[in-house]
Amino acid sequence: MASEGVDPTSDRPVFRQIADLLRAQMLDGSLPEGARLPSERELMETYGAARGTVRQSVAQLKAEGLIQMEHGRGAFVRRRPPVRRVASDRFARRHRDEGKGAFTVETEAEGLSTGVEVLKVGPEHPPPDIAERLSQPPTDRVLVRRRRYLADGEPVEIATSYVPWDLASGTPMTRKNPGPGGIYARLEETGHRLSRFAEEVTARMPVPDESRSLRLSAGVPVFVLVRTAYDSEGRAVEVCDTVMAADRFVLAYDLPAG
Amino acid sequence: MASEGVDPTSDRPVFRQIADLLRAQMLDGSLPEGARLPSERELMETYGAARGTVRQSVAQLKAEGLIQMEHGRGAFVRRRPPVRRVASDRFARRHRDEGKGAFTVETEAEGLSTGVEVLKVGPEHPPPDIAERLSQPPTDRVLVRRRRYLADGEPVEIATSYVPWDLASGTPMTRKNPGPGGIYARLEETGHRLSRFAEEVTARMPVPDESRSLRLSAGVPVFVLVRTAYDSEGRAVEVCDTVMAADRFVLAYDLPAG
DNA sequence: CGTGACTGGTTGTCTAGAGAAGTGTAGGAG
DNA sequence: CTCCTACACTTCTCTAGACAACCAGTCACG
Repeated sequence: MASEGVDPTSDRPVFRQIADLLRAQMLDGSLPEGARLPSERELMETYGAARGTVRQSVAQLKAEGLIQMEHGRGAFVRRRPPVRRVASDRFARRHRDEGKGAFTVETEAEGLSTGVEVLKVGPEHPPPDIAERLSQPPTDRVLVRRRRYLADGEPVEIATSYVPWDLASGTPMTRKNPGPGGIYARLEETGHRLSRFAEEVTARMPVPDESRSLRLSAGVPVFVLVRTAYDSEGRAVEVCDTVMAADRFVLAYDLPAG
Repeated sequence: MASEGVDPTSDRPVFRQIADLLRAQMLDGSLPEGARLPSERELMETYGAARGTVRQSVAQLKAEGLIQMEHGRGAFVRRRPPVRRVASDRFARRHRDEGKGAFTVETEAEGLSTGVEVLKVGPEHPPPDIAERLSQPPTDRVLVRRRRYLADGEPVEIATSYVPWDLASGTPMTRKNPGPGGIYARLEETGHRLSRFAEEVTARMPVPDESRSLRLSAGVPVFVLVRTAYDSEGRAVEVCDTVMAADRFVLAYDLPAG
């Protein structure tokens, strides 16, 4: 009577069966976005399982990013946050000419308030992979600019820029606020006209550090974008490493068919 | 004596402290890639915790994608599979002219054997988001081509193509093997010269179905690429939805600075 | 020599229970 | 009325133990 739809003798473990049933309810709409799941006590009674078992079920759904748990309140079907579309033309020169950085352009296009926290600005020795992208030995220093961007007060990405020290030293890039148009505008002013960007996209689960800093809920991966900027002479003049909450972004690219 | 580095009175839960210690050992090299973690019994003795607690610790690391568990053998630091680089020029016409599809081009460039399983080819009603991208009502049918690609015998991506039925019907596209150069070559033969592709990238945790089909280990997210192909008259002639194991790919894009 | 049974070690599943900690509400004190 | 306490409810953490399933190596028997 109690075990409604679960078969303890089945090959499939009970906790998976319960998770399957709950997942199905989310898909068919009987558990819509934002709805509270039955409490652990209720699940125990419904399916005739011990508390540890039903907890394993909801932990499974949590790891899949389907639900969010709130201590003392319950487990809720996760709401999809509004997705921010990141277009591949976000570094177009026309935006810089208006005195705006790429992030500000994207965010304001959606009518959101923007914020930037500068976490660190200063010389450092670059990680080996960055040094390689800049075609310089890792013993040469770079200017590191690490910052966290906010949209509507919520942290959405953490970006770290690396600029060869010989290009950065003595310029406004070494200041907290590099001035209108960001460091790309400063690089162009010093004669390095930007010609193209190479962007590499990967995705993985966040380390606890990133999870905290981006206020990620469980089961949400991060995008890692590593973008290298080249000037018109083919020299790599900047590498930017960006970690973004993957549930908040769609990356859009335009590819020629040529 | 037993509890080596864990403080039961601390604010931070014991299982997190144990996970932190193990994670640190992976970073500092004392637990290199492929190494076996201490068994649950050993962890219980080392840290003076119950089995449920140490299991929670390793479950945490599993969800972060750091370890892999093997029933009856132990838990192992996950090896990073070789990453396959996916360049943005993979749809260049010169490849099609050589009679090769995009996947074959990428894969053979790395000296791997390729394989394709065609899971389904036939007319269907498209999902609403696909219909919108094709600028057609969802009541109009499309040709659906669903297939799974293998590299070196391992499944690496699942791709589903949608082509408006009026473009596909009566052509080799409706056959299992659409011929040299794939369906893009067939589309161009029927007068739809491809001009550009719009690619949208998202990332999320896999549903159990995808997890099985791509043989994903726990804690590995998937990329979802939705690519729309436009002909020279600006009509969307195909949408391709690709799900890829995120630990096996780097997506590379080239952006002009103009 | 080979094969199959045994055995010790591993993770997987499930149970039962305890106390802690966060949340929200109802009701009483002021 | 406002504030504050008590209570019921939730999830979180941890414990102790049982049996199942799986793996690899050992050893005896045919």
